[in-house]
Amino acid sequence: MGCEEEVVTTLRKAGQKATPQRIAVLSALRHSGRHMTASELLAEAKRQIPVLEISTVYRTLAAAKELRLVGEARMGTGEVEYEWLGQNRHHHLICRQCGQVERIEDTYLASLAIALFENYGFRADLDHFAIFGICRNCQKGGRG
Amino acid sequence: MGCEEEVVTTLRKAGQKATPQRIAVLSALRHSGRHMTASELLAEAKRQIPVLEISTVYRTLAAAKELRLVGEARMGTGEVEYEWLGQNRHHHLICRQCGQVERIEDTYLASLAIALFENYGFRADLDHFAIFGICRNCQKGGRG
DNA sequence: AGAGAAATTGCATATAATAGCACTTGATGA
DNA sequence: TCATCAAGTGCTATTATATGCAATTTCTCT
Repeated sequence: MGCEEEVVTTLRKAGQKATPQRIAVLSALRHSGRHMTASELLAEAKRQIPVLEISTVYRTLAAAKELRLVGEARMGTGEVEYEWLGQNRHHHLICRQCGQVERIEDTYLASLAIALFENYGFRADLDHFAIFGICRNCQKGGRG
Repeated sequence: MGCEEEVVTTLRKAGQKATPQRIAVLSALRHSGRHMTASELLAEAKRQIPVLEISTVYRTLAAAKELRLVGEARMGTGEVEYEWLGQNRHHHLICRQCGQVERIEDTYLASLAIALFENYGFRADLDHFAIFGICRNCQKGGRG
């Protein structure tokens, strides 16, 4: 599958066990190339591992998060969304009035990271930020 | 009490009902001047309203959040922490290795907000950010 | 002060996420 | 290839948070 190979290698290199459960969950996430919730991942990975438990999904994600393979995005829906942390970091502007979601590239946050490092010596992760506020349209039109 | 007066006024002005429950919860939070969890607020506010329910606390906080009276801080403990949004916004740097928490002032995030407004016309809230990463000490000493 | 509409509460319950524990499995090295 | 052991899994229980609904309360208008 190719996608799986990389997941296995990455896990092993990081000193984690590459169990079928983890492989299924993480390659599902990596393969999708988008945000997915824990229950979406459960459903998807169950196609390969029917006995898979939601608690295993959460533990897999927690472990992968520690290894910085995956990141979380809290988009204001009930559930946390997870994403594979490839090269192209991005963030989201979420309008709390109309709900519109706009994707922004890493530049803005990257310069924040630089400032924090210069001033505090702190290496910030800044994997994904969900930034809430009011979008251009809703500022103009009011209730547009 | 003074603290209560302001909470009542603020609620009414925003078109919300000032119930004893809400007053107790919100003035507890405002009065404390720090982050508090929902269950801490329940315990505190129960001193005035013994029958108070945790669900009412959550709903009160959700309503006040919409009005931008309070903000949330996810500090990486199990529970969300709430804070009264006065003038002095601040943020936190949290070391994911040693757990150290450092408070930073709003400046860094404020300039991010400016950039987002100039480039996207987006008015970002940026009430509180919990920024995870590795602190200066842990970078040097390794396992300091 | 009192009536009525609309919001809020309490209670019960649902959902999301985490944790304990005994059993199983993957990685390691002989 | 097989034994060993730590790590991971399934299952269950628990915690954190959210929601439906009937009864109650606040606010507004008179």
